[in-house]
Amino acid sequence: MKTPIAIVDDNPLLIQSIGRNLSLYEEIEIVFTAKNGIDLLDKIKQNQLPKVILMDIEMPQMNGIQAVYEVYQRYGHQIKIIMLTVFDQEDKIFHAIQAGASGYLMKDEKASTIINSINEVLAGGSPMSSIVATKILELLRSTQKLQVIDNQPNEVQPKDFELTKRETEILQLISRGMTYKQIAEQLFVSDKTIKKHIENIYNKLHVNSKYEAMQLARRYNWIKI
Amino acid sequence: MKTPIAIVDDNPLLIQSIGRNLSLYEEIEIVFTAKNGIDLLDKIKQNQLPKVILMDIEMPQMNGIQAVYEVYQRYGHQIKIIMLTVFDQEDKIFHAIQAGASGYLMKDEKASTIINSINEVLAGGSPMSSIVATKILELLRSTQKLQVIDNQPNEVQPKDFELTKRETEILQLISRGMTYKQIAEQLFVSDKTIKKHIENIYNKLHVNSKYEAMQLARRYNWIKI
DNA sequence: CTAAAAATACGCCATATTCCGTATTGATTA
DNA sequence: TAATCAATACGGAATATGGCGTATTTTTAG
Repeated sequence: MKTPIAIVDDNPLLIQSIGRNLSLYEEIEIVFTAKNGIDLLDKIKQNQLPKVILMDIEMPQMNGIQAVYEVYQRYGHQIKIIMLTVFDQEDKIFHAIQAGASGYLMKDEKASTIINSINEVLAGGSPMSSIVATKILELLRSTQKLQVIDNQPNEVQPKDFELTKRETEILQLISRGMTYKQIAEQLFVSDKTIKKHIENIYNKLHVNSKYEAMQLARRYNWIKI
Repeated sequence: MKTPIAIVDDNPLLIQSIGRNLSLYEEIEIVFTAKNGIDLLDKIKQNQLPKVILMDIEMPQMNGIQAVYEVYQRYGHQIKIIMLTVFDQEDKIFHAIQAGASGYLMKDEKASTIINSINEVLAGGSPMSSIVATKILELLRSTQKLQVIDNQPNEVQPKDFELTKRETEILQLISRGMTYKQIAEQLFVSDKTIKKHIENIYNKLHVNSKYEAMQLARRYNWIKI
């Protein structure tokens, strides 16, 4: 049985072009096309319910994202939506996903890719173009940036890096921005000794400057400042 | 030229198995394997720099996510990381991405898929298994973009110290632990110029080292780290 | 008690940083 | 238009830092 799909785009030429390419594939059937969100909601009622909608994001009247939201609210999991767009703007992607889109492809994608994606959303997957996937990861990465390490409370300890007590102590002082001399004075030893300790610290942490050591220590919450 | 890659997994059998499958492909070369995060950091220094690391997520000592974080902080875009795991737990995925992973595959993926994914990350893409992609979209859907509550205007601003735009910019980079050279490269100017700017910064802030400048900037919340 | 690990200390050398100059160019503004 | 500021760039000199060695003493652990 053919999978019923619909195409929504305000550009009739693009609909034609996509439709022509997809019509070569046996497993799908384009049950209708619509030129914007309002039109889409109308036609869903009048026609056979599509299982997948390919939707443009830039449309007059009711734009793609609003349309996704409406369809998602009304038909939930009965209809999967794949966004088809020429842009890969982060906020658009984000909003489309929040509105309920299941996939996000570029318009210049090959017809075979689109067909695969249709099958994928039907199987519960979330097909997306390479660029989009990368954008999404960036988005996720920028969300609550510093929580990562905090959520795994101090799993990594100085001794996991084989740091000794003295070395850990000196790392603290490094992190306060103290010079060799200052640390030496504070600990009542020679600055040559401090230098050697710091050398050993660098080797164990695999860094090669005070700054890097400092940053690593901060990352793992070994220091408070 | 073959693409150098590394495999990290605490299970030698799995490393062997993956290695054997991948060795059939001409375009890649496994330059080393490691059994945990610490081991990985060691071997990165000792061997040829891999362009892609296939990393297990469940490891003793330093787990996969922490290892990703370290590699990402140190080597940034020089090394891409693909997580390889048997689990598809949301939090693991989330943390791995936040830590800087570029791809996320199931361990039972076909060797050809892994090879494709390696090529994809090298091209700037973000390959992920179907299940993972869906999980990520769910995650993003449940994440309401948090507003920056930190809007309370800082009492003391850089311009209160008469810092110019450029100087403020350079102060940011100082605070990341960058050297004169690195800052110069980033801003496309001579390191002598940076040297002079920093001198002026010191005079205006009344400090006399990067550390002090850094600490002052942190005190006034001019930087986030 | 004895071997191993940790802490101490020195030297050499290359590079980075800091503090002092000077100087040119473009933009702003009084 | 003239004066000032911002950004650019260079050089010298003193000090700090980082990477390599070696070596002694003290502490810890088996």
